[in-house]
Amino acid sequence: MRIAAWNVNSIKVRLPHLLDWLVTQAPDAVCLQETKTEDAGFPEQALREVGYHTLHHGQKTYNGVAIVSRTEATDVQRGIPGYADSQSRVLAATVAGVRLVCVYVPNGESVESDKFRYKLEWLGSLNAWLGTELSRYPEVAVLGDYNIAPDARDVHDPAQWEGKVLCSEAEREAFRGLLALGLKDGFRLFDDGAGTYSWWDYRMNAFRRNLGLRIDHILVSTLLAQRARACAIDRSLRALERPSDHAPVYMDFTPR
DNA sequence: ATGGCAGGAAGCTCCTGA
Repeated sequence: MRIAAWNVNSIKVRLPHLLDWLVTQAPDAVCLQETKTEDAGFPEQALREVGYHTLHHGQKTYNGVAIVSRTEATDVQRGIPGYADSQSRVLAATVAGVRLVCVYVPNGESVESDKFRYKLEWLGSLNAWLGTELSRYPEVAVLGDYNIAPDARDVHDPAQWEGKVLCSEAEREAFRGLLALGLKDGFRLFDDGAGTYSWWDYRMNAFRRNLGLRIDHILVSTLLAQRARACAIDRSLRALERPSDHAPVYMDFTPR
């Protein structure tokens, strides 16, 4: 089984890349972030034609999350229960016995901003809800754009980024709070090195110079971690024409 | 201190992203 998370930065623009990737990589499920469209504009038909079911929780212009899966998803949840949020950032569903929680964590803008306070409050609500999800489902994967680089290994220039949004201590503490629920950082199950990133700024030739951050993650419950076989980031999509600024992170599991 | 790149919506520019 293969699952993946990818911030597409507009599903309309990135649809050709997504379709190619689905055909060549044949993942069982992909969680998308920043679809930037209302549900009516989501390319459900094109995805069906390559063999995938879709779930979408979208909105106009900003945010928007989707789950694209080989088999039909069940027990669908849009948003964090009990947390009133006008922004479409969470979509959860069960696919092939695994509880998938697709997340698009707020960016935060800067540590002094109201958006940063919203980010931390949002992460607190996510943490509380994931506690109940983990008690309900043995195999859980929380995957998406976390907008947090967990530690210095995940940052091309830790000194330059120190204390800044995406790298601040408050955000990293919130990330460790998710791990404290019993979730494991899938990538770190297989690689403890520095310099592997999932996002590169469009500007300053950042991708070619590998000036990136690892901010897209797949967190897995203890039981699901026992089946984990690999976790990697597919940089090839970032090198295409008109790329998303994020690359997909994917994870493979042995069958039950 | 600022812009640099990209997408969307709208409009000949601005907001947001990370």
